[in-house]
Amino acid sequence: MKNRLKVLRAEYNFTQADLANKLGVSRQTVNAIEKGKFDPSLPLAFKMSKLFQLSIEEIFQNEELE
Amino acid sequence: MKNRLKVLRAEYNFTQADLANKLGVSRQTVNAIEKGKFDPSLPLAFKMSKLFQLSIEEIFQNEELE
DNA sequence: ACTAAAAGTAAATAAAACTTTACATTTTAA
DNA sequence: TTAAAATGTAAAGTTTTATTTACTTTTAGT
Repeated sequence: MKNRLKVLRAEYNFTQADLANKLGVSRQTVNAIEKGKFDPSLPLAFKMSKLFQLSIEEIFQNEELE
Repeated sequence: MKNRLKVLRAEYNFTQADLANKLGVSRQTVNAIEKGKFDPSLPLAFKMSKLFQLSIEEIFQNEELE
């Protein structure tokens, strides 16, 4: 699963720690998701979606399904 | 997290077992998600999205975030 | 009403997401 | 150029998602 978190953080001038705070998760969780180590839970994806005002599909792309 | 899986299954005339097969998960997993026992992983949500040709937001609603 | 298919549920287990602590490396700015 | 901030990473532990097996209840068709 690919994601645009790094770019979105840059646009909003958020550090990983900033984003983690706003999402209510740890900095390491944000880092791991950003680096593709694992995928966020659906609720966390929804939080990101709301924060950046983008659809989940605009933030995450599942390359497995074409 | 609410979802429209039961209705979508009805529209497509899928049993829980049918849907489970198409998604590559167990029937009990489909049942549990449908009954709101837990949320699907993000990759599983994407599979559902593709199968029903609906956005994740059209299938799942996070009532926690208004 | 009977039967079979579908749906609901539960317990035990496995796998994945996430936390915490901690330290190393890279980037930025004074 | 060096100090601080930001990022990367790792291990151990917790929580949540998903599986398997198995049994009960509900629904639909005859």
